[in-house]
Amino acid sequence: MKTVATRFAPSPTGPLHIGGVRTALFNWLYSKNKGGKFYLRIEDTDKERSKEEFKDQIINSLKWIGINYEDGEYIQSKKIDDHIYVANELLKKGLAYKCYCSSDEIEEQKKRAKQKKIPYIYNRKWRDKSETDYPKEINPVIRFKSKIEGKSILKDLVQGKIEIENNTIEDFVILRADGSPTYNLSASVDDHLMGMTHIIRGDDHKINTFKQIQIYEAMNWEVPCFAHIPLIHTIDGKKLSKRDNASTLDDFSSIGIMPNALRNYLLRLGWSYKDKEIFDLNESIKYFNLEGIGKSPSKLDISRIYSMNEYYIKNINEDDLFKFLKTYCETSKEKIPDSAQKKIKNSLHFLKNKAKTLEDIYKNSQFLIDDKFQIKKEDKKLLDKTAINIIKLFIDDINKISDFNRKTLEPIIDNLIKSNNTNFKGVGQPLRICLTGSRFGPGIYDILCSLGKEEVYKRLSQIG
RNA sequence: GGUCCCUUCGUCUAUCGGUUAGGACACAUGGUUUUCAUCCAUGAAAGAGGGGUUCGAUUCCCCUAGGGACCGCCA
Repeated sequence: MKTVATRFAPSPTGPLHIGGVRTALFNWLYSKNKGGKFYLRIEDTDKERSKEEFKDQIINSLKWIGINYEDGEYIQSKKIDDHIYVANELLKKGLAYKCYCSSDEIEEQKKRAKQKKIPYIYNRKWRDKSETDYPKEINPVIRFKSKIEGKSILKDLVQGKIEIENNTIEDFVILRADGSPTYNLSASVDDHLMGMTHIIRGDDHKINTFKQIQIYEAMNWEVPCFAHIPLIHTIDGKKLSKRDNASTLDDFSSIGIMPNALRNYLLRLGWSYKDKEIFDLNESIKYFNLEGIGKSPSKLDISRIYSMNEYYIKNINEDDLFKFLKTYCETSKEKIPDSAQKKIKNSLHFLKNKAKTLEDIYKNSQFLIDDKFQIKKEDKKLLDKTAINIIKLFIDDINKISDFNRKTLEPIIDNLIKSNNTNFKGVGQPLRICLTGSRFGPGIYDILCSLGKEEVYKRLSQIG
């Protein structure tokens, strides 16, 4: 058995969206599961639309979510000579031919087909012409001689058998009038040269596969296995596209979604293994297979992304969580000051219980960093005379204790509740407001203990 | 319009001819609680429709309907 080799081959003509990332993930997981290799190929042969920034964005996205690839990026535009060479080989073998139709002529035919409501297919006008007929003044395109008769069968690893009449596949262009190769040529040549064994891609490529297989066969190359995965749809059931609002990984990371959570979500979108929902990295490699991929498109559901993220926040170890938080703050908020790092890390055990996202942790941890908060008007109203009095009594009480922890604080607060004839809220609410600037947030004891005696004293003394 | 593909709770899905059709998210209700949450319990919620095959179909086949993808000298 050959070593499994897969690739992800995006074109840098727009930002990579979450659907593309899932395709990359499936390829990566498949190769890892088989002990194989995974490559990244940048398909940048469209010079006009390819942008360096998109290439960088693709690379960074894969890096962020933890998909690594062999040997750096394979840049397709650097291999154009190989593609042209193959085109000429096909020409020599008589398996491709020069077509002298002008673009206008082709456009005209398409238009007419549309008017008559009949399917357009190139009429193979130059397929069997001899060289003596060639006009001198036009640069020809090279077309592949597609099979005209019979059927082709694709044994797709996800979709099963797909049958198609050969005459529905036209003589497609492999070399443009300017001599540059087109997608179907470049992709097959590269996949062959890179030794790809399995091509896993969106099912929008199904028809291309029938074209590409013909190129393989014409060149006597071994045909790889194909697996066409259903596309991800938007909530209104349309294919995720580079234009209109298709979410990128940046969109998710900037609201505090963690890469491992998104990876898990993406894995389970259109793939399943029994009833299992949570897959850590090793498990996802261990269990991933092509059989588990469903045949129907699936819709992106943001609430599941949140809940997956929440699960990871609550269940990964706090060292890792803190690393994610640190990175998140640096890239999307502001760097956590050195002086606050330890405090926040030590507070994660309660901060994480209130968080769905890293942003939630960030927000709820602000009181640890910043004591110059503004108390909201409606909160200030709650700080009436009795409340202020309770706070003063509390200050006196904590000055009497040397150890400052839950055990020593509980009796103090209990006493205050009794002596002021109030309930926990009557004491807790004013304290929380004065210490954090908000009615909402962590538990009172968590706030007190994480700030420490001195800071609590300092903040409370300013009130009144 | 042509070709190809798809169809189980709102969403992601389990089931590989026999199940009270299961789980997760979301939702609703109740409980715990120290605000906001968490957590726990409970509930509502699905086989597109019609034919076959079969002792028995969500599962296999056909038709219909609905949805999607592709139909570039883009990738």
